[in-house]
Amino acid sequence: MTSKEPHLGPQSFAKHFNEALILSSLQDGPKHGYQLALDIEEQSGGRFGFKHGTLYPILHKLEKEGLIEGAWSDEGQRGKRKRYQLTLAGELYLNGLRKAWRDFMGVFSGVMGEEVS
Amino acid sequence: MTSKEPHLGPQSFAKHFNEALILSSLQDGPKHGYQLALDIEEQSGGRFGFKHGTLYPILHKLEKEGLIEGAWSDEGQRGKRKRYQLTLAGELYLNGLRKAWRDFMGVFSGVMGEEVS
DNA sequence: GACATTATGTAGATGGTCGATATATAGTAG
DNA sequence: CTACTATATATCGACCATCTACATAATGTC
Repeated sequence: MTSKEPHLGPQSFAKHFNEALILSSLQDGPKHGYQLALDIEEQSGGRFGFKHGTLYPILHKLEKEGLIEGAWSDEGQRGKRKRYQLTLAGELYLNGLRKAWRDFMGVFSGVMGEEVS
Repeated sequence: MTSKEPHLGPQSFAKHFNEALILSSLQDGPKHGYQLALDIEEQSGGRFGFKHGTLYPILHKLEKEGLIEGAWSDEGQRGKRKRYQLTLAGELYLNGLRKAWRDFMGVFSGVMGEEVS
């Protein structure tokens, strides 16, 4: 087994939360970091925002782990953009994250005394 | 334009997540810290567990903030238990947390590409 | 007596996020 | 033409919550 199953605890909550947002946004298509942050902020109605100091380290880590793949677009002088796209491993990992989050939210809602419809 | 809503970062959610578990568990009735951790672990099917190094500092902080109230039960020699119970402020705060959590799950599920029924 | 369980507590290490700072280009306001 | 804003990526130190480990103390048990 090569896949690392993300099991969400209180600790990894924030970490996997940001990972999930990024990977999920990349599923719509390859895009560069700056665009990614803008998209997520827009889709969340301004509630989830990425600071640069948070976003880029995560992207580098995800790339190192082989979940995303980055490529510099060399469009003349203007090109200083790195396009990221999901790898196959990244998609599998994202599926695991989605499942973990559904489970997590269900359990948490249960403990909080609210039924999940 | 909408009013300046405190847009909660991932960190504050992780923080409020533990608070919410504790406060919600105390709503079932006053109990001491050790019991609290056991209850939450049981109710979550073993998924959420509190380490003592995490639990007690949070309890102390919640008490200092007036959200819970602790009292040492002086049951002879055996009594080395501190019973905590929700204050009125704590219940109000918990209601706010529940609302914030519902909102959070809705927005997050939306960004993750899953509809909330 | 040694050990496990219940019960609370603190200190140092770890690790992720935030704010600030840096670079570089392009467009616009003055 | 200078200043400022926006786009775009990147790093570093500060902050802070959690984790691991250690410490205390009483009770029950082998």
